Amino acid sequence: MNLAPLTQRFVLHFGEMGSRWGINRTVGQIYALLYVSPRALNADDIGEALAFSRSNVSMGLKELQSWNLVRLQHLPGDRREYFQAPEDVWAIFRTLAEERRKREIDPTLSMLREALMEGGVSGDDVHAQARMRQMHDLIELMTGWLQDVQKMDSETLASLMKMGAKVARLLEVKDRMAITLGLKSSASRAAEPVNPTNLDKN
Amino acid sequence: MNLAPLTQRFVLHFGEMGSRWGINRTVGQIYALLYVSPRALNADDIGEALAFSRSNVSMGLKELQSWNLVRLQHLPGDRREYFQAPEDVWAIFRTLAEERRKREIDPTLSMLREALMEGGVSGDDVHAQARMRQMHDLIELMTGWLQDVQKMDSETLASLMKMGAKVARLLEVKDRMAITLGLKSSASRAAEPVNPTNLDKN
DNA sequence: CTAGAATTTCAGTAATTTCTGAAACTTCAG
DNA sequence: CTGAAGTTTCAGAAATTACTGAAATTCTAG
Repeated sequence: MNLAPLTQRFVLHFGEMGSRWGINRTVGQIYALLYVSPRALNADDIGEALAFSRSNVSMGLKELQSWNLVRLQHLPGDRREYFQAPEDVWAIFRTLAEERRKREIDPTLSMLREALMEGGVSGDDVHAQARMRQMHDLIELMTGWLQDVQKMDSETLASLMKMGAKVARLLEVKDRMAITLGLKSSASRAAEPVNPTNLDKN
Repeated sequence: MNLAPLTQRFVLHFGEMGSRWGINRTVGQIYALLYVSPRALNADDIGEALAFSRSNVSMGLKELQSWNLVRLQHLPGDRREYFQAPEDVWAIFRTLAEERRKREIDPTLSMLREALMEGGVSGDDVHAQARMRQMHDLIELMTGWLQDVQKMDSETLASLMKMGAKVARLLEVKDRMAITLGLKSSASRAAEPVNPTNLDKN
């Protein structure tokens, strides 16, 4: 491995973290390398840079493709395939969130849905089913929200995140307006009266 | 393993999913069992219910304790320790998010911070460092937001999630008010004028 | 204190996952 | 077509992780 110092640290770190993220060292290092690389790389470039066997690189790239985390490119006059990570970090995180949901949450949601359909439940399963409903409802709420949020453009999302807990105050304002205008209230309780001119404090 | 049918399906599913969630089968099954159990269980109960060795149960419980995912209980006149999952699913997810952040994100954030401090960078590292800054800024924004949001009570959080993408409209309203009142605008652009009386449509 | 119940540790084994080199397959220029 | 470059597959080796039973340790009622 003969990489620029910062790049090397970054690549090794991603290799180490891989196990905590549910990917293996190879895949982690390959992605880290592609992410910081100023140009698309082919499988041999990657294998040489990281000292992996050619077949290991192939499997790693296949894995990354199944995650939709790499773009495939062809250079004119070169038959080899070139890989690169998307430019936009937000796009990368969106993809990551989407794929993790598919792999780590959706199967559980299906299982829970089936379990909740089950009738004629008895004994300890009565309580168990109630617990499953709690989990099901929470997961459904979260994944629904996630899908909504993923449709928003990065700018808007960034604004919302910068607001952090302050969005809760907007929610209260919304309730006040709805009440003032005689509209139906949202599910939230307007905890304390809010001075609209104060929204930007903190 | 002699469990009620629904419970058994739930437990086995959590065992299978464990690998995708970065925990092992044992830990997944133990937690599933505790989650649906109507009462606290001791290590022998668990070992018997899931057909695991006593020591395996001990290790699994230790792991769960390190995640703050189980509560310890003592029954009067019984020296054994009894374990249970928290009642509140929201609390469980909060803990989960917190712990995953600590394990899966914070180390990377530190590494990135250090890499960005590095001066006199040259060659391919110039681009690499710029890429690391992009990643760092996004992660910092997300973790900051997450910590903010984790402080909110479950009710408020649920309301916000139910609104989904509609919070973006509140953001626009906020901008309009800020403009109307001559206050400084938020980072968001007010995309299109919004009729406040329309907030509850959809 | 002490006896024995409860729990944890740990070394060895089992199971799983990762990685490699060789062979098979695919693609395309000539 | 042909053959060589490029890529993938796959069986087995290497490395890692999970699990067990036995021994050690901790805890507490008496």
